[in-house]
Amino acid sequence: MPELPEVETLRRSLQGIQKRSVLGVYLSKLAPVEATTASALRQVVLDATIIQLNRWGKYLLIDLDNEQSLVVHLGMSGKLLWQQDEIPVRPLHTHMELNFDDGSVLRFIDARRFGTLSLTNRQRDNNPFLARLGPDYLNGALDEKIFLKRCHRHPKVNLKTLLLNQKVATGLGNIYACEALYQAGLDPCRLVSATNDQQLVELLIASKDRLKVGVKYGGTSFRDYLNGLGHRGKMKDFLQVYDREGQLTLDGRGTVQRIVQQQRSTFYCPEVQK
DNA sequence: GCGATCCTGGCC
DNA sequence: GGCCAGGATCGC
Repeated sequence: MPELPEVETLRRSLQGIQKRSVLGVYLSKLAPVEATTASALRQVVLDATIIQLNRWGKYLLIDLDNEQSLVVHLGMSGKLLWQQDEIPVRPLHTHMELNFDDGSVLRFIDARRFGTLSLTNRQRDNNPFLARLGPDYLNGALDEKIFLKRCHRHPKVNLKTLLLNQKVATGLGNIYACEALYQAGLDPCRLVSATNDQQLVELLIASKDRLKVGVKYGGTSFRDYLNGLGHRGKMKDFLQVYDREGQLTLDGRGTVQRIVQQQRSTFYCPEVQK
């Protein structure tokens, strides 16, 4: 579910857990702990103090005062909710709960369990998920030259598939990939090899722009997404094509069609995207 | 590179 | 009952 803007909004909404110490850790029997064991994860997190929150692509990194970080990926349906007035009933599908020294609780809730919980060291070089990520779209590390070089490694894929490949660059998901392609005026089915460098740079610029606007509006809430304080994002009202099959684009330039690529819906406007 | 697969829930 | 969902991996 959550793409870069949603995870960045989540990160910002959880600033209040900084300096809090973890007095209790609950992990459900089905907690999606990966690349380590539940007991090892519990041992690292218990009694640690939160230093700060970081983000890489769609991964949230909760830095601890013991040189380790808890790495949270929300998958399709995951939520992190920081509850300062503790709700007595543990919600269904709560897979992790951190109890802080001020009585507040951070809960990881994920019905589908496509999300993951893992650990990384300070250098961020021993986590298999982070190891697979390309440069983040918004942290300043991705310039035109680097983007072009990485695109040209995949000449035979279409542009939508390219954008969803987190190894090329990380942060775009289904919504913002569709929106970036619309803004760049590029057909999602077009192959990288049939796209010139100027067009690819337009795609990079559009991708960064849409992600920034997504952050500005606190992410997109269709069904599940809530930030750490339980609030919805407002970006849905600014989407041009996503989830608008058969309707006009938001700016009225044409009609939106839905096709399927990689078993995912792609929304685009043939009149605008060539 | 492509298709199947992991899961649960909501909606038609 | 069937289809769909802000994701990503693993076979062939």
